[in-house]
Amino acid sequence: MAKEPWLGDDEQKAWRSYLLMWKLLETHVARHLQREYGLSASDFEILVNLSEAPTGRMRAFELGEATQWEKSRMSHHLTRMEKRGLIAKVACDARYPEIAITEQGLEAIRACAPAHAALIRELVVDTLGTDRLVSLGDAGAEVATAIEKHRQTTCPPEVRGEY
Amino acid sequence: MAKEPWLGDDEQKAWRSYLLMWKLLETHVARHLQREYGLSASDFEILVNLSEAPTGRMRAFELGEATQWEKSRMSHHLTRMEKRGLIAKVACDARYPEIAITEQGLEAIRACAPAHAALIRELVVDTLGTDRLVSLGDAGAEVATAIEKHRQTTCPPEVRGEY
DNA sequence: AAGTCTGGGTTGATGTGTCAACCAAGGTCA
DNA sequence: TGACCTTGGTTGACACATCAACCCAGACTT
Repeated sequence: MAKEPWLGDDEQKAWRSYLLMWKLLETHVARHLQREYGLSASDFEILVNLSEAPTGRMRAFELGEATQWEKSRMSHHLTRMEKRGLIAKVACDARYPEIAITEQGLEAIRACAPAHAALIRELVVDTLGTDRLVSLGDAGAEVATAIEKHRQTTCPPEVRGEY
Repeated sequence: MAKEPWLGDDEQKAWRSYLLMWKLLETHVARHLQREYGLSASDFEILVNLSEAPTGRMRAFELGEATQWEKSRMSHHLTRMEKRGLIAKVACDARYPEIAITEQGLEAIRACAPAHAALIRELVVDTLGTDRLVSLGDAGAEVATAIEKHRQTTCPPEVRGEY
């Protein structure tokens, strides 16, 4: 089967090696979190944001900005998390509910955060060293900008979901 | 709400910027593929592998090695793809079926591959430049090794799924 | 030849993500 | 006041992923 020269050989190789690494990392970390602490990566993301909020509360909307999830995903996931007692929806604004982390939710992140950070540290930070990690972060920012630009030029109508 | 010093400040910032970028990239590319060509990222991955195989056929098992999916995910997804006519399961070995790409499947990747590659090129390759992309690939390989090692030391019993 | 391993593959239940359609409180303007 | 936008949020249907249990052809044992 013919293989088109989509990218240069080195580029292609680098890109694929990178893709593979990321997939490994994602599933490895997610499994760790799930097996040891019963939290999905999504749960973790929400809990981190809430626990870092000064009041421990945020509007679903703010969470959406922070995580870049679409609103329906957010809604579904928050419903599930509420059912599990990790968060609560409190009606204060007489309009839109605020999302509050519960005692149980707090315990959950407190329990897993150190191990999670240690894992990232071991697998990524220590492997790359701070310097390379920082340039990785810079590269990330540049690519993110490129994506943002591309999104605006190629999706002119507001079809872009609201991420 | 207290914030533990999980990672150094620069490290944390770099890591998060990186995470954000990746999320943007993943969803942006997936949406592009889906909207314009009706293929999910998973479909694409399978089709790429099959189309690059000399015979256009692979065992599900080989696909599993290439993609690092678990076998059940593979099975489910192949069933769905077969239903859509992108691939076919052919029983040749009188034991385990081979997965063959169909004419329709071939057309599908041929149709989307150039645009997909161009998108990656624009967003990543051109943004970073070949040099940085290559070092990204190297970094990826190192991290992948670290993950592999970690998996073996921390999951001694064969609970590791078979990825 | 019967008994049991082993490992590739399937299945079903359940959790998660996406799309599109809908709902409702507030704002805008007649 | 009433017809209309927005806009944050929900819902339902469906695609996808994960886990655990199962199936079964061949290899290994005796």
